[in-house]
Amino acid sequence: MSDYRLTPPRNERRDAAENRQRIIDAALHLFDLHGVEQVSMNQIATEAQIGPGTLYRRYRNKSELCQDLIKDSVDMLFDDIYEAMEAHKEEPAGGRLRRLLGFFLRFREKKAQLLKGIENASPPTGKRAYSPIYQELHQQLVLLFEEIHGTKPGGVNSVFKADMLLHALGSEAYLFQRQGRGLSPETILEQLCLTFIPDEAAKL
Amino acid sequence: MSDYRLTPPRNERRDAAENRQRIIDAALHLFDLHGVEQVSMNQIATEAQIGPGTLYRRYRNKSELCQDLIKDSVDMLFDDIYEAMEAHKEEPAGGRLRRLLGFFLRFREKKAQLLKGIENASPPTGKRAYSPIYQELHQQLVLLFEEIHGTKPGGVNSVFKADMLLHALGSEAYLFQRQGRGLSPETILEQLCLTFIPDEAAKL
DNA sequence: ATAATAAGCGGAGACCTCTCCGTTTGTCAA
DNA sequence: TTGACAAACGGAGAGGTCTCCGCTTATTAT
Repeated sequence: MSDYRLTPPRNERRDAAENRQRIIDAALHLFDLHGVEQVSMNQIATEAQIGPGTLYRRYRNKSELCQDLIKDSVDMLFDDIYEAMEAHKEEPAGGRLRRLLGFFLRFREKKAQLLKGIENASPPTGKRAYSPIYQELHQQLVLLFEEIHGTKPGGVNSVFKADMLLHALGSEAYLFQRQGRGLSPETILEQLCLTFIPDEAAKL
Repeated sequence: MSDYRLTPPRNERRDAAENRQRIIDAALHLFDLHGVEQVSMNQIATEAQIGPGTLYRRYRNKSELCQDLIKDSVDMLFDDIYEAMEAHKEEPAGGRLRRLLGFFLRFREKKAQLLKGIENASPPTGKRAYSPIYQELHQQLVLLFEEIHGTKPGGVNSVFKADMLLHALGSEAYLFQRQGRGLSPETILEQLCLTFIPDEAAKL
């Protein structure tokens, strides 16, 4: 499961490259017009003037397509994050974690639709591996939690805690807080910190 | 959204009642045979010898059907939980929370497939209200968290924290820990407690 | 230039969820 | 008993995801 080889093979046939561009253009256009959620793979294929088979050959599902569309923004996000982590490396881990979350939540607000599109995998999704974005985020979270909690055997497992926090950052949980509970991004950030960063580590 | 009026109207027409039973029998049979995930609404309708329209008239989707199938077990679960909460009412809230989670995780292991069926709502699911089980669980969690944290304005919001924990108990998050991370139910329980119960409140 | 070949194409079709609506059928009151 | 009538039925069909497979085409070696 999950090749996630989203880098198009170096030597792409000319017609294939052209179709890839058509797909991307069509998707961006329709997403912009009707919203990611409302647009089906069929519609994209039609708009791109290719057969459904061709579309599915390149992107196994809508999730992969969304991933491709958001890739560059994700790279920029992590550039920002790494830069901020470096710039505040003297700060306690709790503070840096808060910064990281701040960056991500801002990103999540801007890219809400595509992120949701990425996470809506259709039923045959079994063990649900993380998509690259969440993988990379997970890595950083683990690092920070290890700094906060150490690696003592009896304590919280940093990987576990990172998993929990990551779930809280996913579309389903986040949008429920935003829409169902009516919380602002700032409130959510605050509550996430209170929930996942121990009191002692939250001090500036 | 979400009537969740799962109680069949008191005066049910005879043919309707009969069909309801056929549906339930068919579903139980097919679920047992092939697994919840693998069985489609169509197959259930066919097995029950009714039209698709009739099936969908009673259950708006597979999730509702699963809810109906699990209803009695859920009632028993909460009987157990309330009894245990009552029996240990002198114990600190952290301990009672641990007990509650223990009950739920045991239940979740036994009913894994139906629970997953309940949560797999198809795309047109917007604000994703909790199903009754999770609503009731949420209530209890809020109560316990309020006991643990108080209701001071600057602190963690108990509703928020209950939401986070509830997400961690959902199929997606839980099954990922079980299968993706290979954790045992016991380990998960332990980690959940370490993650969501502050150190001071975890003392016996 | 040409032939061989693998990659890419695209549509038919399997199967799904869910809706609409004309027809049938219990139920209840007269 | 018999209508009246709302409730329930069931199937056609819209629209979705995704696969399969015979045909086309770009590429690359000769």
